[in-house]
Amino acid sequence: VPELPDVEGFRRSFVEHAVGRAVRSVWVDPTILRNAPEDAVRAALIGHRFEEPERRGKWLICWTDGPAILLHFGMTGHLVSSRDEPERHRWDRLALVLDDGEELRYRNMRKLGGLWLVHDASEVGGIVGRLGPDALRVTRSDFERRVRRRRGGLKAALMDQSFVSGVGNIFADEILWQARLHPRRPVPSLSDEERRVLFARMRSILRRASAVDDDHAAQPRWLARVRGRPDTTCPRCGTPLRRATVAGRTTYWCPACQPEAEES
DNA sequence: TCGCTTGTTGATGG
DNA sequence: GCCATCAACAAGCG
Repeated sequence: VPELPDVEGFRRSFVEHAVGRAVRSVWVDPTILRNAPEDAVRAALIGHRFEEPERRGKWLICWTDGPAILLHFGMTGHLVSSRDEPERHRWDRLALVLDDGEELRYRNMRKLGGLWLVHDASEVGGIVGRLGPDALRVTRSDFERRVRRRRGGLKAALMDQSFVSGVGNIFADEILWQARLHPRRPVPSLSDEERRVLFARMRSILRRASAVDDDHAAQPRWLARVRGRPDTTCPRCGTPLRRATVAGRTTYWCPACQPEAEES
């Protein structure tokens, strides 16, 4: 699930269920703790009240009036409230019992990602690493400046969190398909117009997919709706989609809409 | 049993 | 040095 729009949804869920609430108790699977032992996490959180959380790319930073926890959702993580699901699940890795009697849980089937504890804002950078500007907040001028400086393939650039943060495999394919750009296009080969379209598509796709209750896998004219199906075809022109590994990930594109290089 | 999977990092090789 | 690929992490599914 988790790319930028999904984590944005988790942020909203955290606001709804946890902000303003104090932590009464903590249950945690120690195997998802990445920088502090179980006792330290429990001791740091209990009694503290959650404040407005912050999303940076695919990271969720959950501030309290004391320390913060940083959540990364890997490929299979999400948040679950006890209001929606009274019982804990075997894949729940963290349960925050709040002072309203409800629980907010971090669920992650595979344990990629995890939980980090920080005591103040100065520690965050050392954990999230060198993140580029958030893909939903980056300005057109900053984005285009970065694209002009970038080498290598287009899809690799979009998925590089230090280039822009928040785009993963599914949305990289969606952005490139809607922008009609081949995933292997060398970034330096893009024209001014192509850079402009790339930015516009990235922003509109992420904004739409971040809207409340959006199911991007159900958007009628999106690649996301048809990717993964056998013998799948382009939603725009009906051409059979290509599938190959690009930048290390399974990639879908339309050979008609996204030619390898510009006609010259 | 093998291959595959929406993420990230570090090693490797051209 | 740059860039692309691959293994590893982990767990489930077909």
